[in-house]
Amino acid sequence: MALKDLDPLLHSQLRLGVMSLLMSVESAEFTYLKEKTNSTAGNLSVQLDKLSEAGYITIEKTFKGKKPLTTCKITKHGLKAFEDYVNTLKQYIGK
Amino acid sequence: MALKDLDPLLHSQLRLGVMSLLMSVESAEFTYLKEKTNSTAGNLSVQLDKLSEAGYITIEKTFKGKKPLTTCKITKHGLKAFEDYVNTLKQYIGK
DNA sequence: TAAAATAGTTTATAAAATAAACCAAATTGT
DNA sequence: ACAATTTGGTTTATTTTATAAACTATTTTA
Repeated sequence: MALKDLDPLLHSQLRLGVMSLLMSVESAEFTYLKEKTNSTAGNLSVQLDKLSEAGYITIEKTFKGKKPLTTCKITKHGLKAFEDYVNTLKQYIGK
Repeated sequence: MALKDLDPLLHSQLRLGVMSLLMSVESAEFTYLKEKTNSTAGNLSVQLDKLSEAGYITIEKTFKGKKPLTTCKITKHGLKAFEDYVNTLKQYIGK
């Protein structure tokens, strides 16, 4: 039996990191995700859009005073995808 | 504390698959790896070279009769890298 | 003996990640 | 007061990576 494919949307360090962080919080701000993932704003922006387009997260853009505030949450679909990814990954890393 | 970086050489479905397979056998033939990873010969050839250049595996090219026979083994260094990768990954996937 | 299969390698292309350049508003320094 | 820097991003360009396509050499099969 051959190895199963890993969801390519999740098999990316930055996107996986974002999803991982969103798993354990109600919601997270752009700046928080940027710090925790050690990413550049540009890269993070692009990857968040991809996760959003896949329906794995929702992105809400508001303002804190007059500064933009971007808030992200994982969706039910995203949660399922994350869990499936982790299960598939176990085939690769054992246990 | 930010998320740690994942070894980019291992964070690739095909290369991770190869390493995973090599973890559990003494050695493996090109054709076996090709089947188990569901990859094309071209892609596999390229990725094996990368693993070899990093010192994660050794590649021995001999002949079975007059057909080429490529045999791969994981190295000590590769084993260590794999284990480190798995440990880092736990930061991402929990547990 | 021509056609197809095996076991690959090399090279070209597509897709992805990353970085660089940019924008608008707010804050800091002089 | 006003230039310079910082904050919070987006958009676009570049680099890197993965994948696919084309090719080579030998061998087997029809």
